[in-house]
Amino acid sequence: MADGKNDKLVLERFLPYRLSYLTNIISRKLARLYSEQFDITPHEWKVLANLSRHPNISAAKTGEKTAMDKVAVSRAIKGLCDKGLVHKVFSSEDRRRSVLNLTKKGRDIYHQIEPLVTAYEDRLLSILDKDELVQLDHLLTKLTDQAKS
Amino acid sequence: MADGKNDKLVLERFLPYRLSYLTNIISRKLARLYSEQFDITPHEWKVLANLSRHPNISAAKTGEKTAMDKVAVSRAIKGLCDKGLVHKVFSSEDRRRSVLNLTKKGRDIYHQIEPLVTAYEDRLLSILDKDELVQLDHLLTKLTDQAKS
DNA sequence: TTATTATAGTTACATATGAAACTTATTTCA
DNA sequence: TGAAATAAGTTTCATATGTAACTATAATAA
Repeated sequence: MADGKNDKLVLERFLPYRLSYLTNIISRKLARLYSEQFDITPHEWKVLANLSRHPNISAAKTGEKTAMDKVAVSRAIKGLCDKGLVHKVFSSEDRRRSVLNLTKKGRDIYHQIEPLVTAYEDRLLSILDKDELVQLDHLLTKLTDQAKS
Repeated sequence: MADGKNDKLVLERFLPYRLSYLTNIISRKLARLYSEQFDITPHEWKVLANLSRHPNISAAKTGEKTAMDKVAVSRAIKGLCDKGLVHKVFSSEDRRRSVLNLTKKGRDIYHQIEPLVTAYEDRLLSILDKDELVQLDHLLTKLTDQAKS
């Protein structure tokens, strides 16, 4: 190959790095919205939010819904239970399976954090017009499908 | 708010989570292209690729170019030096500053991995048409700017 | 039955990561 | 000059994460 430049990766244009750069910034800022103030980790917040929408589910189902692996879910639930935000019992029909629910305190904290988090998303998306929002949704769907295959 | 559903986060539609889900899949698959075969970590690969394009630079400059923090850069360089892929000296003008370069072995390995990695990106992007590629670039740029602000 | 396999969840271990402290070298400026 | 401040890199420490092993329960099937 005569021109070496053509076979060199340009990191600034490489999709995986552009994506992970963007994702890292967003994840960090998002976590800041609740981590210090409420002493909640990102995994814990994800599980908390999911339990608000889907009460009475098991740890395994929580993992499916949140795309987290079971160890991360287990740890998040332990943290949330220790802080008194989640109540865990084991199902009487199948004593392996947990049944999870927010406590009053968990719901309270969820309702304090949720507006901060959705406001952050709104602010991010506020620079896009309607067409761009549609394009973004479409591109993320397509790329995710392709990445999974 | 009368209807509780409206104030609940829907994780599957939440941009930060969609982005991090996509990014995680891609990062894992990307790393698999070189981690086992060549015993190189993602950070090491990033530094290696950057040094191929920008020889003779310092660790600090490497950090700027790759958006990695200096600890990660330091560790990646140590790993690459230990494996004989990178050569490090300290500048004679400023003896704090390192001067980094790929070794012959480093260049060889770079040239083996680079086509695997760009082929992976090509495959990801192959489902998008020209318009969509332009949209993707545009959206990533806009969102990254907004996320940084 | 009861032996085998599968599932839910936890724990242990090894590695990765980030923040802060540290070391050495350079620059600034009183 | 020579403190004080700054910069480059490294190390330390505490925490996060993922894989694999483990425990307990349930389902399957011989």
